Amino acid sequence: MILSKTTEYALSILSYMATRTDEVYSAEYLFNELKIPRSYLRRLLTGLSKFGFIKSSLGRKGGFVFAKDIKEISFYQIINTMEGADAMNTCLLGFSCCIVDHPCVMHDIWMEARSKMINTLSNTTLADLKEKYQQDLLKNLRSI
Amino acid sequence: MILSKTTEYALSILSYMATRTDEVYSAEYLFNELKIPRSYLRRLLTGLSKFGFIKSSLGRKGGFVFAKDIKEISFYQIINTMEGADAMNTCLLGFSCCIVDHPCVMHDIWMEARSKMINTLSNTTLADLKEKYQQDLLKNLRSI
DNA sequence: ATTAAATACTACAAATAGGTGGCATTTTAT
DNA sequence: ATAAAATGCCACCTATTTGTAGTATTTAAT
Ligand code: SF4
Ligand code: SF4
Repeated sequence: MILSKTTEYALSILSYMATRTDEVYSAEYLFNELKIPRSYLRRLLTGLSKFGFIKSSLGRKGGFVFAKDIKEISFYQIINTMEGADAMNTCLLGFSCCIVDHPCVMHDIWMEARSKMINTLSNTTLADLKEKYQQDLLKNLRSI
Repeated sequence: MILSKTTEYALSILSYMATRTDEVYSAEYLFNELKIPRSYLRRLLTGLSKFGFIKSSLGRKGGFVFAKDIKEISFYQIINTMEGADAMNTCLLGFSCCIVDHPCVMHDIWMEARSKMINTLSNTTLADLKEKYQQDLLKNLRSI
């Protein structure tokens, strides 16, 4: 529901990169496309490299490419990695131990809604995003 | 998924107060029960008054009670009020305008999952919580 | 070789969120 | 009347997140 800006940036970067996986993306290019604050973007990119989503090449003509098949990168993974493990596994109400020593009225309802969302996020990968993007491109071409 | 601590505190306070609506709760009492940092809790309580969820009475024997029927207070309302309007209405990916000028692959899936969650949160009120709490109490008594 | 274009690293600055403490005011009990 | 127990208000402090800037390093083109 509410992701940190950093996580949103990460999703944005990786989603954008996923649309053309053959390309090497420089920080400067991504800055122009995504308008994420320049310096922060650079830090995020090295961060995403360290997390293993992408890898960098140094020097002129250097930049970033995916470090693994984008079929292997789900939205859930990205969010979880960026927000820190278990950010999505805690109680909605933020109670470490439940308020009345047994599940509150929200519990079942919330767990169900949340697990559905987690399923969705787990089952959707950057590859799905790429596919959808390309289909949309085609549709647009046809309608000219 | 990830609510601010402040919102979690608000949920915690109101949920706790909902278990016995006839009582006047002092900040000090709630502090002992909920272990929310004392000074911050006091600020939150006056905040919740301003938002109209509860109302305060001054002086000795003063404290806080609900300002309206708890049937009228949904979890969604609380979260939305505390997080600031529309915190739950923005794109998962945090894009202000979508990355490729048309809905991304996540859109339908995400909107569905989210609207389900919002429905759940909207349809569940503090009154539901109270009811569940009292049923659980009864069950415990019977099993002695 | 030199220069240009890229990332790596790092120390710092700014903004936001979370938390504290003190003093004023109100009400009730004695 | 006075003291005690409560909230209201406010200025400040601390921690975390977000953002900046500069220097060092690597690579490719010339
Ligand atoms: S029972 Fe309620 S408070 Fe406890 S973990 Fe479940 S949703 Fe959270
Ligand atoms: S289309 Fe995708 S990026 Fe746009 S609002 Fe929907 S989920 Fe967000």
